[in-house]
Amino acid sequence: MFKHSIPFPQKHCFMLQVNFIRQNKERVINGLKVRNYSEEALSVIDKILEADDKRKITQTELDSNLAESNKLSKEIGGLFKQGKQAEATEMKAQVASLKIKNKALQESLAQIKTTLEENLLSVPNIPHPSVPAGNTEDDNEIYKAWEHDLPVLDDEALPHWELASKYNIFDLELGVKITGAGFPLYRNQGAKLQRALINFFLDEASAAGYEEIQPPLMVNADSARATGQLPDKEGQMYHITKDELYLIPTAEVPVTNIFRNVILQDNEFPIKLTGYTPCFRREAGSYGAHVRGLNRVHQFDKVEIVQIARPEKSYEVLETMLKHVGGLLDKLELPYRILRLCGGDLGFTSALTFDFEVYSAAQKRWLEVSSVSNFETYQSNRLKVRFKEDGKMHLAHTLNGSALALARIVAALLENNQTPEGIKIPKALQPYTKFEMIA
RNA sequence: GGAGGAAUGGCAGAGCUGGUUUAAUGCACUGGUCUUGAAAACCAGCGUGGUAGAAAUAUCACCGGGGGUUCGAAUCCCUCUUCCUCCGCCA
Repeated sequence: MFKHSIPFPQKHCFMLQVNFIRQNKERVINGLKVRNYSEEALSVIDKILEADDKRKITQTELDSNLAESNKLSKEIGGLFKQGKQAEATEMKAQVASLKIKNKALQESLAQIKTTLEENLLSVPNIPHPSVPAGNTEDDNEIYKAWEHDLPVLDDEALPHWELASKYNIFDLELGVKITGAGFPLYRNQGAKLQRALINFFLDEASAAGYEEIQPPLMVNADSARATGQLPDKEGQMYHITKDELYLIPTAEVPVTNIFRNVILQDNEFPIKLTGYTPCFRREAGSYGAHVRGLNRVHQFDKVEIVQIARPEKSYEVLETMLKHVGGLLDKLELPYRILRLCGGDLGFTSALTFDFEVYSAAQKRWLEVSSVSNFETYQSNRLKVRFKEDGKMHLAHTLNGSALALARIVAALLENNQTPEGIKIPKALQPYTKFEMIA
């Protein structure tokens, strides 16, 4: 199988980004400060610029040497044809000495590039100007609050994990037996509810013009790096070392990688894709009451929407994605709010992220069910998703969002809709579940 | 899993007895001439990235990936990956 790991990104892959850093140094540094970078950590920027300077100098010297030896080699060929053996032999010696120099130059160039790439991979995306400063989720800004009353349940109301056993709709103990903690097993009406939600979300995405994709559930390291999961989230993914593959933490990874190394034609925009996949996350270090039940699991189902857009359109696109996700929650009749993530909570690859949280009435908590982000050119620089305009190459913008993540939606639906007679299914979902009540 | 064959620019396809090839040629594409318009024909252009330069331009790297032989590699050698054919196994 795949024992190799092609060095990624490919040769010279980062140059655009270095140039960006060079031309926008202040902006980059300010951006990293929004992400709470210390002065010491900021030194990576200077390291990058220094390494790039060295790279240019070395490259120039190597190129001129190579030009020289190419020229001499051609002349040697000519001399051989004319039968001038002695002169040819003499020139060979010249080329040989150049070659020794070139070898050294090539080695140091390779080393410089490796350092440069490592440093570049460690730099996250620059936050959008609207991203608020802050360290934790408490500093996120409420972008759109829930404007109605929150549902209030009576005192006998049960959290979803107790509803699970009451109605026999999912079973965490069985998951533990079969696999381990965090792998729920859905059954009966619970399993049907899962299937109904997936189909509902996919149909809604199709109706909104997204092409449906069913991608692989494992990806290679190149793909994981291109969308930014590696090296940043190495420990969060399940890694199959024998075959050097990773279980996907989100459909974003395989779906966005469809466009790795693709040059788009103008008429291909906008690209809108959707896909349902299970998502696998190790969630190392998360234990305790707040991760009870379906609140945080290692395997959950999610329908993802992905768009690739022209740069000047990408924030418009982001808005339409927010509307799409909001529309889904409206149809499911769930109370929700939208947060604009602060610098400290913003994902490594994202420029701007909005989180959707639904209110889970029995737990009396907000649960994150969707994250909608614009990555601007951060992913496309790694992916090499480009388009040509006026004879020049430009990086496209990539965006994605959950529409939606199931486990927590299920938690909120079960809790909020519980009645003495059973759990009511929202109208929009009834054609999919083919039942109106879990009882 | 075993045996054989293959991998060249958007596509097709030459080169593969190592040296004016800066990768032929065709198709597609773009611009132009012609035409009332279109087609055809003709002319020209037509990969990605790096470096130097204000630019014109020059130069370097890339013929699946990596390494090697050589003054010189698409061409020879090693290795990995993928695809095709055949055998085996299999939902």
